[in-house]
Amino acid sequence: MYNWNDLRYFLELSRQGKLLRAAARLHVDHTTVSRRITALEKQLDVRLFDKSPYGYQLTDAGLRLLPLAEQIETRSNQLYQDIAGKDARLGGTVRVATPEALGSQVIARHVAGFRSEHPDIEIELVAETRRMSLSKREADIAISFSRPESGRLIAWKLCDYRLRLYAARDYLATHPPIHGSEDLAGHDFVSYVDDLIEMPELRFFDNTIKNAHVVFRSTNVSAQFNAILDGIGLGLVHCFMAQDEPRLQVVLPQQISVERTYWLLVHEDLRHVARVDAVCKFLTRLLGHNPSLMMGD
Amino acid sequence: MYNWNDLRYFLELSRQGKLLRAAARLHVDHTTVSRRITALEKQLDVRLFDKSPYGYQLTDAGLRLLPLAEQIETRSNQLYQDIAGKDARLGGTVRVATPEALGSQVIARHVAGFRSEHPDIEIELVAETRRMSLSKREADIAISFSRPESGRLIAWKLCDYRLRLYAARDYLATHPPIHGSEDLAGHDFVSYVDDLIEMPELRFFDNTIKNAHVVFRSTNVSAQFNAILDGIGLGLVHCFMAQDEPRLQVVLPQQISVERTYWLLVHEDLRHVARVDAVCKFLTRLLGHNPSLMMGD
DNA sequence: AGTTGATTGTGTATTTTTGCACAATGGTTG
DNA sequence: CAACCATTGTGCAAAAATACACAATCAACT
Repeated sequence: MYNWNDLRYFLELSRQGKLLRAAARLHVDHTTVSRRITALEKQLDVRLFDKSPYGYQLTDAGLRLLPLAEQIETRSNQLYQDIAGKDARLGGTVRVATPEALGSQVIARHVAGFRSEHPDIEIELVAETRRMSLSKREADIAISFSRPESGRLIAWKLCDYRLRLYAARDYLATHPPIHGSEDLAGHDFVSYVDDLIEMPELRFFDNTIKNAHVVFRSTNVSAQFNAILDGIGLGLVHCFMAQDEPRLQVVLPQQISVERTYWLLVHEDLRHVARVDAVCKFLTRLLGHNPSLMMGD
Repeated sequence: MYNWNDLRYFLELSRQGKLLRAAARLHVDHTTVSRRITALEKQLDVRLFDKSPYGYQLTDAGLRLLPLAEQIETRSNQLYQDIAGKDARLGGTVRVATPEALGSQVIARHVAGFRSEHPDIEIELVAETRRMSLSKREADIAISFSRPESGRLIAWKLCDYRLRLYAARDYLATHPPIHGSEDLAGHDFVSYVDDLIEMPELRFFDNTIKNAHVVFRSTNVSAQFNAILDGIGLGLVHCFMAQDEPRLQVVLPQQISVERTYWLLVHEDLRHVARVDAVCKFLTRLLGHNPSLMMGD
């Protein structure tokens, strides 16, 4: 009979793809991971991984094993919480991965309120362009532009939000007036760095404003925002960032509007961990009850 | 974090109640079981067993842990079957526990037909008075007088069956005639050994025939049957044993009739093991499609 | 093409786990 | 009540699993 504990090495290696990464997360030596996997394969009498130069890749048998091992993991986590009364992730921290603008401009401004309610919970906010993986356990909670592909994730809609075209009042005062979309051709724009965008959802600029004359690009939303404030040109900006800034003015609100949706994603194993649940509720309340902030007035 | 494999020691010890028994089934030393349980308790930070002189008894925490660990075990067994293509119980044997009469007189006479269909499956028939425990894995399949109390068992009704009062023609010819229940008082009877009957379901003799004059008792149904055949007296006998025996004759068929039901019980983990499934189907077919045999003509 | 950095694999020392022999306990039976 | 049986617990040697140091490999970049 095989060793049940070896399934943990299997799960971690299937997620990390590399012996060293898996070993680091399991706090063991990489040779141990290698040997446990070998032992498991021998006991089950199947090859679970293809060892290519790119790392360990699940075989067909490994793919069949994965959901079964995950179910065992889910039960085990539940068991550990219920019996030992301990939460699976150590410490009192909850890692939340969000799109950069939302995290840095909205959530970061409300964590103080949350902390006063839950002084024992520490929030790690990962507000980056690169997508965090919940199934690889890089984050506990994620806010995403779309529902999850698959996996053992629970997801619900947080809110709709809107981007509009904004410019500094100074810029508008010193440039030709804009009465319709056709007037945009002669203006300067701020946008993303195309190459660096991992998420196709962010590429709406090109779809919204054709053949724009872009004079400044950045991966960083705050940098774009400050550049627009500085009067370098027009830019598509989240309403929740721009509408309370008196130095900015909306341009062509009737014609130009990008509406999107934020989704909250949480791993099903963590759904009922009190700490994670508290953060989920906080985020749902914060973003779900503020349509004027998210959609603009 | 605790060691998943320790759950196996926990499960086996909870079933066997004794370190030595659990160790024997796990093919390890009893000290290993003891140490693994201690380690598990330390990691989960709860006591799982009370160590009384009578053995290891589950605590409240242990009782809470049990169903969770069992779910993990179920998944693990499924995993082992699906991935390794191996059945949980080694070899090609299926152990069937049945009431003595049914096993020795009916099933034993039809195993040859089953074997010709499934030459690779070996049936171990445990036809004894003492009840086998499926949850302790003493048998793979059981036929019982009642639905299971609880546990991870799947059960369905196999058939109704009947017992009638029989006597040897020789006996009836040499003793006073029996025209009604009141005539039974002067006759001799064959019955069970009261003290040794574990199963209250078998105690129907006393309920059916009051104040019978019992002259021979045995725990063994065949012994009873042969004693009746030998003309020692009257006895309650399963119709499936007696009705094809020309030397026996039914007594008071209108007045005396005990009807009961056989249930098939199988552990849910084994339900979908091909080998076990084949035996379940065989038993269901054999006993379900023979009402004339089981109930008498 | 050479260098760097990350990865996997191999041999060996160390640590941990396990099995065995034996002691201790506690209930049962003649 | 003593002898017996089954059980649990303890110390120590054997076995197994693990970490460590180092070699080999391969992709990426200068």
